[in-house]
Amino acid sequence: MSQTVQRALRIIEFVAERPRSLGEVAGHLGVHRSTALRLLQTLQDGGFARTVGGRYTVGLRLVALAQQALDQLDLLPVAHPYLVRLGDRHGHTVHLAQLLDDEIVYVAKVDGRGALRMGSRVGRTVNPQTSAVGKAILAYLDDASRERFLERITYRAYTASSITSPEALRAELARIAERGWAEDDGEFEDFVTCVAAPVRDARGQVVAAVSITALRAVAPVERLRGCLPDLTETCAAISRDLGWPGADGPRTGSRGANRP
Amino acid sequence: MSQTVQRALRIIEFVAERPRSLGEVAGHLGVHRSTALRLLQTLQDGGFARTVGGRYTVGLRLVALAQQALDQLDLLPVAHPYLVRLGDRHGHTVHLAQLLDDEIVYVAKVDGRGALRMGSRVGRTVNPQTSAVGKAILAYLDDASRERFLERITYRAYTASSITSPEALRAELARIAERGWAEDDGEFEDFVTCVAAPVRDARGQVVAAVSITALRAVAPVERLRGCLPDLTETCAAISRDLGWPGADGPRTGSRGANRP
DNA sequence: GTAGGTGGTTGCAACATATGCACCAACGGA
DNA sequence: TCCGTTGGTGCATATGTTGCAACCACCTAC
Repeated sequence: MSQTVQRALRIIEFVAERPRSLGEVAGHLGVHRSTALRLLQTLQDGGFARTVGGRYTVGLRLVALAQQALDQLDLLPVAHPYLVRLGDRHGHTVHLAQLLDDEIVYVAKVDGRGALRMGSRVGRTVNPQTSAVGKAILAYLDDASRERFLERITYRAYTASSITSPEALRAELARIAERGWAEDDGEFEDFVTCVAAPVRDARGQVVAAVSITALRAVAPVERLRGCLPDLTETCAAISRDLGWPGADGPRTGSRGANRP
Repeated sequence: MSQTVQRALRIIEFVAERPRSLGEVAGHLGVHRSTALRLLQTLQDGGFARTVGGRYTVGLRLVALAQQALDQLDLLPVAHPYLVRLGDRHGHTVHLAQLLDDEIVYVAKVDGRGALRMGSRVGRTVNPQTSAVGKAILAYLDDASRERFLERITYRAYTASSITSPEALRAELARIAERGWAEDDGEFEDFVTCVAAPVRDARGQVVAAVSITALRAVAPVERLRGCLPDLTETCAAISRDLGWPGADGPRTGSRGANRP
């Protein structure tokens, strides 16, 4: 493990919060200003940091590399046109989350027509306790994988609607698997509602989920449920593009077929 | 300058191209496998690298930090709702490029309805010789700044439509400043057409540009010119949101007012 | 106009860390 | 079963990183 590289990465994290002075960076790392300066100079040289008005912030090369990394995900080019059209038809924010390694991560977001932008961010992990996409993926995991996720959940009562015990979440995941879609009815932020459906790969494994999200004031969850036929059909189409034979094809998934 | 940090950043660049084995990374850097491994372990620990099928690729923490960095640009939250609506009205890909430091960089992209995705990438620099957004910004720079850009241009003939001399580019920039909009009529890739207009800050300085891009087969440049009233009005609205008093307000820009 | 404080920066010697070596484990092909 | 390749680790040491002292620029107060 390299201490010097760790320091450099901590600098990137620190300046990503907001632009920082050299002294702030040195203080944050607990090193001499000259040490911080040399690390920052190296990050600048590589495009990972830049200065704006005498303060250090994240460099644009990092941004370009992030886009390059996202472009490498096989799912994204397949799914993206569907997301854009789905968002266009409904006017709400659309998310794609993917199961990567042992995490569920937002990998795409298509903003809705409203001026307000959702706080979700590409690259960030999903909250599997509350988010519709998280639950839509968990519902179809094999038992061992799902239990690993359930173990890591805090079951915090973010809002009055939050699911606050493993038993209750297991029951909800069983319902989701049965009906083929998930929802977040203000479980994390009580003014946000969301519905989601799973995306399958060629082997029928659920590897991602797509959601439609809105402010409750704009679209209560009952109204978002009206999008479900379109949403589940869109997810089926993405799945077919990934090689999935369809709900009546060879069964490899552990749970019931995807039907609204 | 830190050699160790430089190596770590080179690793990130290298694995962003495509997933790489430990041996490939060691070979690329010219170091022992154990050195490469420790650097990779540190990057993984920080979320900047991860392994997929025994190969190293970019980590998702980098992706999240990149989004965080983009979210910090003052312009983006202001402009983004306009871009989404503009794209929605015209159905074509919309880009926002911003003048940052001494570069013009794509900072947002809203995909059009077609299945094909443009090769442009958020975080990458703009080609100021050929791109409509690049020319839309250059046209309004002060003479010294503009000449610095012009000096760095290669004037390569990418297509038959490319501008291939500084004189010809200066003349085109003067026309752009006169009429208030720019276009790319297949100057970089002959099957892509584009129109762009500038965005001003509170002092009337041009700091960004918005473009509408399409495949020539879908929308020849004559058809895209039909979007110009809407595009220039959108850019004026973004500019007013940034504090610009408007074309009839106090004049601080070096060239004529923005009107189609 | 000058002094003092602050922040950015550099040269250099000390030393703490990064490094390569030797070795091990796992895997796949012959 | 054997051999080659690749991923990975412990450790001694070579070297690159580090903090110190000093410098410079800028800003503010007197």
